[in-house]
Amino acid sequence: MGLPHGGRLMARRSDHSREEIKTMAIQAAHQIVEREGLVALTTRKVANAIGYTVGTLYHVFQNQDELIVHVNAATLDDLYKQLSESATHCRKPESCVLILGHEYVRFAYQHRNLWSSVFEHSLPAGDETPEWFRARVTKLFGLIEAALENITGNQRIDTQLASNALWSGVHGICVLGITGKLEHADEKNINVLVDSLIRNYLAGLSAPKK
Amino acid sequence: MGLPHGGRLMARRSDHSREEIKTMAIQAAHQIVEREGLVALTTRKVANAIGYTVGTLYHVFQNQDELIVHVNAATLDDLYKQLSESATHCRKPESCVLILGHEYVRFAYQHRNLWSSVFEHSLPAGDETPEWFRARVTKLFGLIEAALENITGNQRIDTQLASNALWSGVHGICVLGITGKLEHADEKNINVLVDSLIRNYLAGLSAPKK
DNA sequence: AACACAATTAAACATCGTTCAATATAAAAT
DNA sequence: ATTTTATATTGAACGATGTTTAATTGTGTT
Repeated sequence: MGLPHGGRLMARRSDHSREEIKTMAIQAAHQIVEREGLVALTTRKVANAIGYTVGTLYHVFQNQDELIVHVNAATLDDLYKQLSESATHCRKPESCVLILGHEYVRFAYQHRNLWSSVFEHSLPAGDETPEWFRARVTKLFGLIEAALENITGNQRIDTQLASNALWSGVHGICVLGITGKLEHADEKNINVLVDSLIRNYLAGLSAPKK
Repeated sequence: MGLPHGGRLMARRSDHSREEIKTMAIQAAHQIVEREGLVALTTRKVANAIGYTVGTLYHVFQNQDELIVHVNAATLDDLYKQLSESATHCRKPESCVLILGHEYVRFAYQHRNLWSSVFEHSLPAGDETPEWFRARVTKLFGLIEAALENITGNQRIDTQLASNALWSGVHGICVLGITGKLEHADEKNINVLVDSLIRNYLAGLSAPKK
């Protein structure tokens, strides 16, 4: 089966280290998901792309799920990079959060397959999401927290609670938008919804309580 | 050629009509998803549960996706029923929305597998979500719209926009909570987030614009 | 040069969604 | 009644999937 690649006879033992193979597999899987979506990701396709057979994949990963989690973690890294760079040129907290929101929508629509993969995939019952993955999520929420910390309300607010609520909300809009559960869900209209959510939520935070 | 049309049934085996088989299959699939999750749903399992073979399923449904969409539609019907009954004993708009939010969380946690199925599943690229399915989603958003219509702000608000934004937000909190992407995501903490989102968003809507 | 050990493969397994020729059976025609 | 017609249903097959495993192949060590 495993066709030789690049004129090589066979992949020999010391061609690549364990770590190299791991990296290659993740990158190959990343490309496949990006181009064809998570449903199109198969172990054989990944193995073929890096010039090995499935057995080698299972020698490096426990199973397909572990590979997917790594792909998704890489996507979260890309997302963090794009978001953190976007919010450097803003002054008012509201502007920062709005920029972050729009940039999040932009990423979701631009890398639809990769972004969807992060939330489509879930580990089999019993397996817990590894902490290094959740750390990435926390780091992302941290961006919002940072932007919210300078909010000038007339009372202290719990920034972690607020960033969780607000950002989950923005995420929810993207989810329903991209999966076609909302009507007229193009990027422009989605941004209108995100705007509404952020503006009013922040206004509510700053408003005097009843 | 004596082409029969009208009320004539042609059930060969006369055990069940086409429609009966359809209903039986949907109910069986519903049970499987409820108990074991969408990943555990197989055509053979469904066929076996209703005493037929897979071939018959494909004689009644175009493919597995079509069956799943029907299961999910039934779930949306259940959800609508639970939500619409819950919001009958409230006066102030905010109370109604809060009740709807909490009830939504309750349904998601109580029927985790069914609820997840609605959003995990997506049709293959090219297939569009049938309009009778989207109608169910619209109907659900209608519940929020109705509750928002009595909001007393100092300026008119676009209730459809607001209900889309707010409810997508509540949904997003549930998604991240149930899929374990948030820390300490038990039902109680999720409700705190939902509370924060709804209260502040509504406060923002009613607040005077700067 | 021979050995031991890890990496890698090829093949197999069970299961999946889906298709299709063959069969069974009810209704219509004779 | 008997034959004809049409279709509901089956059962087996197909290709693809994730995963496992016995057998090899290559490398480092003695």
